[in-house]
Amino acid sequence: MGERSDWGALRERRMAEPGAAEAYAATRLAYELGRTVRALREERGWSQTRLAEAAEMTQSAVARFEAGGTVPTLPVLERLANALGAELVVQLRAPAA
Amino acid sequence: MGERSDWGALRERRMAEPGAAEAYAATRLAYELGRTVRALREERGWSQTRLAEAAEMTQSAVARFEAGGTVPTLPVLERLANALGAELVVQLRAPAA
DNA sequence: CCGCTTTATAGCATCGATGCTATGAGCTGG
DNA sequence: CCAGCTCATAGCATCGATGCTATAAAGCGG
Repeated sequence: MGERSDWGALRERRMAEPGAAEAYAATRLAYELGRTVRALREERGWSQTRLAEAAEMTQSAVARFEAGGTVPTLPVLERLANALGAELVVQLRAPAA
Repeated sequence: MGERSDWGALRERRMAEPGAAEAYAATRLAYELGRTVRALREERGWSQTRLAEAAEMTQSAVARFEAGGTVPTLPVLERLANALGAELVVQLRAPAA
């Protein structure tokens, strides 16, 4: 718990920096998308190699994506979504008036 | 109408090519996102210069984005969404069982 | 007509994702 | 024990988005 609050304090300091909040959000998004793709893949009982074939990329690219270490591009997300029979939703949602 | 069906036929042929469907979808998404950002900006009575300031980019980058000629990256979308007080939603939606 | 604002476009350097190949670790079944 | 599979990581070249500056066209108010 001590580490947790230390990290929280550090993160808040970093977030106060210009652009940090967006950078963090993009990294978190990458991580979540990676997890979602892995979950959908495993639901189908597919290996990374199998998904790579369907999405026209290599197994190592799938592994890298699922690890969430990089922020993916939209075309790659489209290919993965199509391969998994899912739909990629990207939208700017204005706040309710 | 004649041109329309010609274009439709050509598009279907192009779509049959591997990767074309995804590339088209990403390009269409870029175009729609550009339009959405312009609409949100104009709702606020903002100029491109004003939005650029809020999103920490230059006016020409905003113009280029709104034109939809390039597929934007997620960090840029995050910055624009935050600047406009909107929320960026990105998700892989699995088909209903 | 002029100054200002707004928008669009061009050109160029940079950077990070992507594509690829290779490789290693771990696990499993034979 | 070994082959095969799966997954993760590394390294490198390529490519396209991004950042930036500059510039031009259009419109508007004075």
